[in-house]
Amino acid sequence: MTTEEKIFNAARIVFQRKGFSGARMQEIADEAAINKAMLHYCFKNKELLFKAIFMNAFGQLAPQINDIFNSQDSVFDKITKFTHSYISFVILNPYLPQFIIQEMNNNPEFVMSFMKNENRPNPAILISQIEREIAEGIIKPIHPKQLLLDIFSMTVFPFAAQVMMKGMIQISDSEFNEMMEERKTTIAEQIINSIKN
Amino acid sequence: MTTEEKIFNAARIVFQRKGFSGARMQEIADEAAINKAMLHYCFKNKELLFKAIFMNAFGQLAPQINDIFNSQDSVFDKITKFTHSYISFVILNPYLPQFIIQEMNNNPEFVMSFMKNENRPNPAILISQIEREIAEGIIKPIHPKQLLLDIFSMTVFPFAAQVMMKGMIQISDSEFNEMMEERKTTIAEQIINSIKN
DNA sequence: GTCTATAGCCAGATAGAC
DNA sequence: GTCTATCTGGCTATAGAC
Repeated sequence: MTTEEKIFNAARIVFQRKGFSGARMQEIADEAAINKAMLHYCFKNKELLFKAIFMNAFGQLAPQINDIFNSQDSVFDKITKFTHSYISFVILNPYLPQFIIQEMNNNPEFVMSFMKNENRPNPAILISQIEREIAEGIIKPIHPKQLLLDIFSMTVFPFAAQVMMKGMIQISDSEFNEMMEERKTTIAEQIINSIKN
Repeated sequence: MTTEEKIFNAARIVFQRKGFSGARMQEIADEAAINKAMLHYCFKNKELLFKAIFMNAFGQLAPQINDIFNSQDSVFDKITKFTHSYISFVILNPYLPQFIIQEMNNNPEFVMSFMKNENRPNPAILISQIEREIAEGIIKPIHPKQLLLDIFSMTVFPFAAQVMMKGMIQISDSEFNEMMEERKTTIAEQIINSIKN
C-alpha cells in the first residue's frame, strides 16, 4: 500500500466519523501511522484531502444509483434492485450515508462547489417512468417524488441514524447487520405492495 | 427578550446548521447581535452552551414520542399519532433531526454523557404491544424493531437529509413543506396497510 | 519521500474598564 | 450586565534537515 493510499484510507475513516470541521489532521496522521507533514506533502491541504474523500465516496454511490434508475427495467424491478444493491454496498461502508448528508447540510456551497453534474444521482427518467406506469394503470396514482422519498427513507435512514437507532431499539452491531440483510428484500416488497394496482 | 434568550436562540440556529465543531462562538455572538464575551458570561463555555441547546432540542422531542408510545392506544393509532405529531413539530424545527443524529454520530460519548434516561425515547412498551397484537392476529408476523425502523425512516429521513433530497428531486422549500404536510397522513396509512392482517 | 521543528493563525476564553 | 482588548492553546501549514 502506497503512502498516499494509507493517508486516503485514514482520512476516510476520520472524516466519515467526525466530519470536515471535527476532523484533525493530526488524527488522520496518527490513523495512517505517518507524519503530519506527509498529509500536506501528498494532498496540499485539509480542504483538498477532504474533497478527494468526499468525491470518492459520492462517486462510488451515484453511478450505481443512476445505472439502476436509468435502466430498461420496470419501476418495480428498479425498486428491488436499488434497495438490494444500496444496502449491500453501505453495509460495507456504514458511515457513508451520514457523512454525505452531514456535509451537505453543514456546508452546502463548499460541497456543491466540487460536485459535478454527471456524478449526481438524477431521478428525472425514473420520475417520468413512474408517471407513465401510473397512466398505464400499473401503479396507483401516487406522487412520484413521494415514492422516491419513501424508497430513500427506508433504505438510507437506518444507516444515517444508526447510532441513535441502535441506542433506541437496543441492538448490537451484529443484530443491526442482520436487520439490514433482512431489509434488502422486505423493503422493496413492502413499497411495491403499497403502490401496485 | 432577555440577553440569555437572545444567545440561546442564536446558538440554536448556528449549532443546528454547523454542528458543534463547525460552530464558532463569534458567529453565535453575531447572530445574537451581542458581544462574544457575553456568551462566556452567560453560559461559561462552548460545551455548556451546546449542552443547553442539545438537551433542549432533545427534551422537546423525546417526551412527545414517549407519550405516544406509552399511551393506551392501539398500535395503529400510535403510528397515526406519531407520524402526525412528529412531522407537525419538526416542520417548525426542520434542522432538529439532522442536528441530533449528527452529534450522536460525531461524538457519542460526549452526547451520552449528559443524556438522562428519562429523556430518552423508549419503545420497550410499544415493542411488547406489537408482539401482543401479532399474537392476537391483528398485525402480520413482522419484526417489531423493523417496524420501528420503518416508522422512523419514513418520518425522520426527509428532514434529516433535506438538503440532499431537495437537490436530488428538485423541489423548493415550499414544495418540500407541502410534501411533508401530505406525509402526515399518507405514511401512517401506508405502514398500517402493510402490516395489518 | 519522510521526518522534526516551528511559524502563523484562528478560536475559545479571560481581564478589566465602564 | 456589557463592552474592548488581550491572552493562550491548538490546529493548519511550511521550512528545512536527512
